[in-house]
Amino acid sequence: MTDVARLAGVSHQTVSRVINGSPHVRPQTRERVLKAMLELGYRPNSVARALVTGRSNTLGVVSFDTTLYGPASTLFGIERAAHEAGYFIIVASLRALDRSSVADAVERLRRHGVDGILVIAPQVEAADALLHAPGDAPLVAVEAGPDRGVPVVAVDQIGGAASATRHLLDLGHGTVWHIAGPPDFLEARQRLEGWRTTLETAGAEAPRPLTGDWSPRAGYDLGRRLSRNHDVTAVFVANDQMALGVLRAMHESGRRIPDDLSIVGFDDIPEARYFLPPLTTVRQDFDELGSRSVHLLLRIMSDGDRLLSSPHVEPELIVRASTSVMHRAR
Amino acid sequence: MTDVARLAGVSHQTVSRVINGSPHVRPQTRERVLKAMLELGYRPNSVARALVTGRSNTLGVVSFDTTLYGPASTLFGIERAAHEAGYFIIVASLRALDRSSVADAVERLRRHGVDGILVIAPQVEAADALLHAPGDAPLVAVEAGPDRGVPVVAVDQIGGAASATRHLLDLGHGTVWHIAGPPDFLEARQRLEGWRTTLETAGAEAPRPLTGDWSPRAGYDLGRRLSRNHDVTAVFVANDQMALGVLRAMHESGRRIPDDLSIVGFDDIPEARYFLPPLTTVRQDFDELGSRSVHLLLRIMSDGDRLLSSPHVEPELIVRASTSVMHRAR
DNA sequence: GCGCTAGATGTGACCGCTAACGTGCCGCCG
DNA sequence: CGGCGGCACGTTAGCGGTCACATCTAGCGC
Repeated sequence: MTDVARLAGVSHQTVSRVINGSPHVRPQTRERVLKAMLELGYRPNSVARALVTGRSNTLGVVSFDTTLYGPASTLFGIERAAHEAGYFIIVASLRALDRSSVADAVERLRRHGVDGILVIAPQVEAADALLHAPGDAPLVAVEAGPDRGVPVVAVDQIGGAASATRHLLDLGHGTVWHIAGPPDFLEARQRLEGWRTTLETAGAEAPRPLTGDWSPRAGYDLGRRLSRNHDVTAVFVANDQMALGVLRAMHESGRRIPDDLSIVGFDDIPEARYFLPPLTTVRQDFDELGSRSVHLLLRIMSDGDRLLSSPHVEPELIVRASTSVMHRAR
Repeated sequence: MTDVARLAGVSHQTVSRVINGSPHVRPQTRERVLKAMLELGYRPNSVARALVTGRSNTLGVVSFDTTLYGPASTLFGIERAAHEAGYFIIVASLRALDRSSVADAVERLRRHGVDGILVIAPQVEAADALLHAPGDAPLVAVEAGPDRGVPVVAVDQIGGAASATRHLLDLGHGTVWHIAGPPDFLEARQRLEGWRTTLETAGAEAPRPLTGDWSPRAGYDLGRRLSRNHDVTAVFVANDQMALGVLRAMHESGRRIPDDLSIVGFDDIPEARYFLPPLTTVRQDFDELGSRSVHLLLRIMSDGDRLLSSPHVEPELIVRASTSVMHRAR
């Protein structure tokens, strides 16, 4: 910067003004400075700037180390929104899920000088850990979080599960079975809850839910179990990958979908539409989720208000060919 | 830091020494400093440290804005490896693909003070852009890159495509059809090349390849076209998502897999194993890819050697139920 | 012609840390 | 017993910017 100033015959401060677009620089001076910068191949050093301003234009994202479709897509959505707002994203992923590793990741990001932090914390424990995180950085929980104390941006899982369940009931099925996700995932719990209360409201009996780990493999194993029970005519599966496993299990058992059995998934992964048969599922708009979280965080950063929150992102039921009216002759 | 020094009754430099684990501090002094740090809730400011040392412990990743399985998984692999090496990852994703936007992303990362840069650049154009990128930061191309001038870590696409094709030939198919990825993807080109040369070597005639855009939808559309041609008994599809579309198209046309038609995909996405039928495919080890790129980058950073390279990561053919010996009575 | 004001530019200080060197002390050796 | 080297610690000077303020110039009204 000093070199540029010297070459342009001005002070370093004027160079700084040019960089920051200050209006108090004569066009002619600005030109000279710009030319000098170009000539010397000068690049402003944002580390130095961050040191003095205290702002780094960087947002930290704590993410559970996973390639699950949801968190991965959310991360991309966040990146996109942050980019548009002129922010960089710096990622700290978690190996373990205990309280201290979440706190540790938050701490590392803070030290690194991020202006705000987004935590993709689908697990209950991770969400709780946020309450004990080092306190003085703006922070938003994405996808799930503790009930209060931390602003949360999330998809309405209960509503999504309810619409899936209701869809199946509306098709004439007496009741709906459920393959849930792992109970340490808040989303899994909420989908379970949405399913259960919908059944109860409709006066239908809720069968005992089965529990998987989100993987197609789990869906397959549990699907085989369900396939032996010919009372089962409708299944709401907590995510598309497990639903794929169920599809496969049913196919192997000779149970036709949707003729013998209707299935609904959750997520609407890109493949879902091409499953055999195409899967009815609940779409989550992860892009919107990421975008809202970033904007909420930015608002908190500028307002200083720690307790803002954002309305739920509404999921959408996508009806395809894996569900149909119940017409087994029984 | 000054406060800590004062409270501990030492100079700020001694505090610095404690932080950096210098051996030239008496245990007793160290204790006092540590206690003072704790008491004041002191956190070292890594921005200030980065400013003076010129190293930020941060690696930049330029990534094409996509949720394609490959790039996304690679990103996670990179994050994991970087984390283990004590580095943070900062992501700059690309919207457009022209030369200048790649250069721009690299530039932005440099300004931000990253110590080195990884570019996930599967597209030919992006790869070429690297040659014109601002030159003085250690940089590694991941997944694909220009032939030379930039160190590259990649999977052996040609070898993978060859083993897929050979597998089909070995099963007795006279020739193998190919659904390729978009030609601006280097991987797509290489898989095409591996397929073609394998056929040529075997003396089989190469049918005209079809071209899709990686999506299940494209696979479906092209699959329908192929389904009308009853000469087709074996298809090598350039990725699993398109293969899924093909599977579906064949199913609709009543062509049984693998009895009438064998299909091989590429990637081994988690779902592939649960397709109907389970998909024979070529697995890429993205974790290994990410890890190797990070280590290569770190080596370049410490050695100063710009032209190191890394051997190909070898893909692995996973044989499942979508391929079988040709046994059409024709 | 003079004083005043606003705009353009320059001058330190400082952000929080580390590198390089300086200083006092002790123990060891010849 | 003097000198020398190593250890523990302190002092000073930046890293590359921005902020707050001082200074200088030109334009304006009277």
